[in-house]
This record gives sequence, C-alpha cells and structure tokens, in this order.
Amino acid sequence: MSIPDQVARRTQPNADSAAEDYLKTIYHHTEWQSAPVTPSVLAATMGVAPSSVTEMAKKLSAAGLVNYEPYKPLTLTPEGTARARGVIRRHRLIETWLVDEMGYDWHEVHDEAEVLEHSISDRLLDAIDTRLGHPTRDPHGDPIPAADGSVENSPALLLSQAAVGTSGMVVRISDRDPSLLLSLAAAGIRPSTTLSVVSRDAGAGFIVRVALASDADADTGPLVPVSASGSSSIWISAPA
Amino acid sequence: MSIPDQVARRTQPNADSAAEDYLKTIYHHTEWQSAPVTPSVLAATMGVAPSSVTEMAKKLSAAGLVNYEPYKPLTLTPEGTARARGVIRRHRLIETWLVDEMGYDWHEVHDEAEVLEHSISDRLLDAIDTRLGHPTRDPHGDPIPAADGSVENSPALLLSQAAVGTSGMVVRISDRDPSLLLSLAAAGIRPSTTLSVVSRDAGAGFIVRVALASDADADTGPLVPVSASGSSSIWISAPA
DNA sequence: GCGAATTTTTAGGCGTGCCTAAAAATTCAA
DNA sequence: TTGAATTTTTAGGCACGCCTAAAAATTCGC
Repeated sequence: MSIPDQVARRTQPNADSAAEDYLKTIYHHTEWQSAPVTPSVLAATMGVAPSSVTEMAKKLSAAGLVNYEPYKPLTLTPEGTARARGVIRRHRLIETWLVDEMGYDWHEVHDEAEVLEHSISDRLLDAIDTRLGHPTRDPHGDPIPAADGSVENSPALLLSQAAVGTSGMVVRISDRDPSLLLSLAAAGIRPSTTLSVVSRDAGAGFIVRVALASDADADTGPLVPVSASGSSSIWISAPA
Repeated sequence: MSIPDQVARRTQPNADSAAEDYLKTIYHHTEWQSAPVTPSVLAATMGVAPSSVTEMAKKLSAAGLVNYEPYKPLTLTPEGTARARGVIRRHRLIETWLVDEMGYDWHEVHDEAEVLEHSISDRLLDAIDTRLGHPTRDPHGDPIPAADGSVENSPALLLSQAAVGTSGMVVRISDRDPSLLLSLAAAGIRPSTTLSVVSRDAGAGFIVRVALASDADADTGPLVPVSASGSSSIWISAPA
C-alpha cells in the first residue's frame, strides 16, 4: 500500500456544471417565451457552436433529462425540469443573499450567482434559505422555486406587449443584462415601481411614465424611454 | 451576424482550480512540516498519480509559480507563494464564515471550503472578510493570511514533539481529517483548550489531561488518549 | 414543387487533467 | 560500488466540452 487508492477523483470538476447550464437555459426559454427551443437558439443564447448543442443534447437525452430527436426542438423531461428548477433556485437564492446580506446591488449579482450556483452544497443553500426567511422572489422579481420544486407563477404582462395607456406595477425584470439593470435603476425603474405606457414604437421602443412613490397614479412622474430590447425584459402586473 | 462571437468561453471551468490545489498543497507542506515536497509525497497527498504531478509541475514552472527541475523536490516561487496564500486565505475565511454565520460546526466546513475557495470572487471574499471583522484565525486556529499576503505566525509546538509534563493551550488543529476533529471536539479538545501531556508512547500515542475551563492548571480534568496521527495534527502554545 | 437558404448533424481536432505501463534516473544497502 | 529497490519521467490513452468544416436534413420562397 505505497500509494493510496486513486479512484473516485476522476470527474472532479464542479459536478456537471455544463449540463446544468444547458438545462437552465432550456428551462428559461420555456419559462418566459413559450417558443420551442431549437439548437440554434440555444447555441446563440449560450454562446457556443451549434454542434456543441447537438453533442450535449445527446448526453442529456441519454441521461433522461431532455427529450431529443434529431432536427427537432429540445424539451425537458420531468426530471430535467426538476434539475433545472434546482439550479434556478440556487441562482436566485444566491442573488437574494448577495443583495440582502452582502451589500451587492441588484445589477451586480448575476455573474457571481452564475458561478456559485454550481458549487454551493445543498447544506449551505438551505442555511442561506433559512437565514433569508425562505424568500419567494429574488431581487429582480423572479420567483424562487421552492425546495420541493414548485414555482409560484403570478401572471404578468411583458412591457413589449402592453398597449399605450396600460399601467401596472413592475413585477419582474430579466437579470440577463446588467447594463440594462443599471440604466433602469438610474431611471427609477425596479420591481414594485408603477409604470404607465405613454407611447410605443415597434422600432424605437417605448416611453413610459414612472409614477412617483408617493402619488402612484398621477401624471406627475418623469417620462423615461425604454429600448425595444428593454421592453421585452420587463414584466408588469396584469391590469386589474 | 447570425451567431454572436463565441470566443472568450474556451477555458471556462473554474479558472485554474487544479493548479491552485497544487500550489496550496505545496505551501501546506512547507508551512507545517519543513521537509521538501517530492513529487511522490505530493501525489500521495493529493490522491493523484505521480505522473500527474510531473505534468503539472512543468506547467506551473512554465507559469513561474514553482521551481521545478527533474528529479528534484518542488518549491514555490515568490509568485507561487503569493498565489497559494491567496487560496488559503479564501479557504480559511470561508471556513470562518461558515462557522460564525452559517451554523456550521468546525468539523463540517472543510469540504465546502475546498470547493468554494475556487469559485468565490474577490469582491465577495472582501464582503465576507469585512462582515467578519477581518479575522486572523479560522475555527481550527489556523492563521488567515491578510489581503496583502502577510501571515501572522505564532510559534507553536506540535503535540507529537511535546515531552511528558509539558502543558499549554491548543492553538491550532489541522483541518485535514474531519473525523479527528469530531472526536477531539467530543473529548473537549479545540483551540484554546489547555492540555498537559501525561504520557507518550511512540507507537500508541499520547494521553493528555484536558484542563477544565474554570480551573486551568489543576489536575482535575479528564484524561484523554490522542493517537499518534492526532498528536501530529495538534499544536499547543510554546511553554512560557 | 423544387432549388436555394438555413439549420442541424457528423467528422475530426484541441487543451485540460487525469490515468496506466514502461523506461530512465536516483537512492539505498550489502 | 554495484545491483536492487524506489522514485520520477516519458509515452500513449481517455473523458469532457468546446471548436471548425463539411455533409445531410429541413424549411422557405417563388
């Protein structure tokens, strides 16, 4: 017994973080847009070559996590959905923790969470969840899947689909683009802000009126332009 | 511009966590035992094959982090030492945080820290450090290197080298073996416990008297056996 | 409905970090 | 000091996750 067993190590990197990223991304597409996820869309979203998607699709399919048939869109199996929700739960709890306890601003948390979501243990995640009091929304307003996998989905309206005159409260803003978050925050737009659509233009984007906290429905708030891409990253509560 | 640039991703795993593990392990050997680190020792410690060590030694040497010449022991360059201390700082701050804030017990933190030390950002590490008030010792009594790389090294005596009759305060216990930590904790031995050596036997180990907190020097504490390996994991303050 | 454009898959490679087996160097011991 | 034992290095492979280029399938537009 000169040298100890060197088994077990082998596949040592952070578990299957690549696989988890695919599952997460597939889930996101079905969570928000309801379009089926084609390999090319997935490749573009993840910044990998289409052939990488094909490869991983086969592996995930063999593992029973995605439904894959050549030349068809990808969907998650129930197990795959559960795994994806688990990753998203980690991501959003970590973001919430960073903002609530560690002094981060909401536009700064995405990248850190992107890494930690693959390396935190269940034990530590539970500790964080408990400390935070089992939050159900992250700092961007995204629902945090519960430990049992259930997700609270309140109906909301994408700003890009709101007609002129519509008003409502911002319930959710995509965390994908930190610079967008920064500019929205600067304009006073964040979850729970009340907005009304003043004008919309297919190409140029929107102009919204941001209601002042004190006087929610008056026409006194500042007018703020929102780009077309920004408008498809903001959800407002469906009008009453 | 159908598909965005897919550069940058490439070497995406958690930076160079393998390299960092080698640096850390080399550093540990010189920090505690002062024997030179041969490839075989390193291989055994890390649970990899000797040939893997040779390979990595070449890479680290090319990167200017270790001094490597074929058939000779490995040492760290100044840059390598700095990097190693950085990793150890991360590890120990994370352990301290887990115990102080997240409800972990001191024997449970090693594995979690082992993973997180490679994925936490500098930003988050600073936030943790600040929250904890810039601690200088982790829960096992190990010194936490400062952000500037300096390490406070208080002289201590390895229990395995203490003569019968020696007494002193436990200042440090190696965190490498969780089961040892657990049994020591059960026996009431942890940093700041006062011990005196009652008997020692090269093969069988030691018997120490654990002083009761209230009455540090009296002969009233329980007698506790410490294995030979345990005795080389415990440091006590050098006798006054 | 059929060729062109696009999407997807296949084929072949690359770097990392690990392995085993065999060769080379070093160390030990009689 | 010299042959045996041990240590270290070299050589050749493997899995992963990514890539590019080329081939195949699908979809689109006239």
